[in-house]
Amino acid sequence: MTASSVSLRHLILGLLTQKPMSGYDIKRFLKSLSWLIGSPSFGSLYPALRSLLRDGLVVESGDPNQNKRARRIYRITEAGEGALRGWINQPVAPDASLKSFVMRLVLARCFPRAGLVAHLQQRRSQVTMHLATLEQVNRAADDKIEWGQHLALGYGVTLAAAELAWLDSTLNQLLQSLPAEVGQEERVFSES
Amino acid sequence: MTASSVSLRHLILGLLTQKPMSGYDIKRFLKSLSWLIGSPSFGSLYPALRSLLRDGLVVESGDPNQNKRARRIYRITEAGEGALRGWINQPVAPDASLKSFVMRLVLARCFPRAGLVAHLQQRRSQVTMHLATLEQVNRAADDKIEWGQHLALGYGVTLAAAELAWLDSTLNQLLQSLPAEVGQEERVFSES
DNA sequence: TCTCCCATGTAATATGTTACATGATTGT
DNA sequence: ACAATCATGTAACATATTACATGGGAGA
Repeated sequence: MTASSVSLRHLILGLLTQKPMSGYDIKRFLKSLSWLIGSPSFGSLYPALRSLLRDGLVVESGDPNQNKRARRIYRITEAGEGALRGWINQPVAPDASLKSFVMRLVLARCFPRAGLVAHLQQRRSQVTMHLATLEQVNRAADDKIEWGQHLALGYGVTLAAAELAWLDSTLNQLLQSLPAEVGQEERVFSES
Repeated sequence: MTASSVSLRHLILGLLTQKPMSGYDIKRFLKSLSWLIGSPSFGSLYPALRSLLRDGLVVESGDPNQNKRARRIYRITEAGEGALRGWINQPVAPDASLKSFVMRLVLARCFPRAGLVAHLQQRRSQVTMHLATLEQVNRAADDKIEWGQHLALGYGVTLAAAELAWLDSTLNQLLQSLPAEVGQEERVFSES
């Protein structure tokens, strides 16, 4: 329904930077986050893996199998890491949805530490704005708006507040560990 | 990416139960919720309205205009209300995403009061389960899992906790007003 | 053996985005 | 006059879901 902005392909690449996985593994992990972002169907997952393979962004790794129907383990290639890095460096839309934020979060390890901080800070300012909008819409109409709407808006306000709290706490932690190691642990994913 | 389970068409129908609106109006309202559920592009919104019109679920209302490019105000028809009612009564998937929950929330006024309570209670039990899953995944791997994952999972846990709190509070309010008026205010959308 | 879960895949179909085009209205 | 915003629409393209099909391995 909305511009994911992060495609399934990118998400897969990000997950594969952790360890080689099969399509089924990926599906299983994503299912644990389905509450937040939903999980793709096999009908989109497997074709996505195939296209990554075709483009050389992943390779089929080892798995000395003989059977036709066996686990296919995929591993990200250097080209894949490059593509991922390129995607990470491009800016996020100002009205990015919670879903696309979570997707980027999953790929957090691919960010240079400082980039992650910037990303969270940007998110913080966006959520602040959205929160203001929600409260304004909620007030502006007041009686005129149905209570169904009030419910949804109140729900949004609650979640936004919780997210802000989480962002602040996480940013604090991150900023504590950052200054000490600038120029040393700086890049997690820059070269190598 | 995931089975919305609630289509744009249903969402539109729900919004139109509040008051007749134009496509642009709908877009504007949805934009205020874009943080949670994203907002559809015009390229999907207008065709959806056309298809609803074609199926007789909405009609173009009044608006004595002469221009070709002018506001088109849509109003839901009885057939549309029927379709919406039919959709509301069908069960939600056990792994429904936050997005699809919010969508149903927006349509809350279309639910009979008791149905809404049931819906929220069901959601409560689902979120409880998801929360357990998240915490379990988070612990199960612990070291093995990258901190990027930890971030996403921690974020999920935070939001889930906030949602649970909201659900409890909302359910309390709803249950206070319900018992008194059972069989009287019972249906908001059942007949008439 | 039978069933359940693992595991992959494809084709038909639905739905969505992107990029474009048109034109009215309002404020400066 | 001009820019910005309101307002609708379409065609090409990308992506997703659904429903199906295949087959291996584990345990009752």
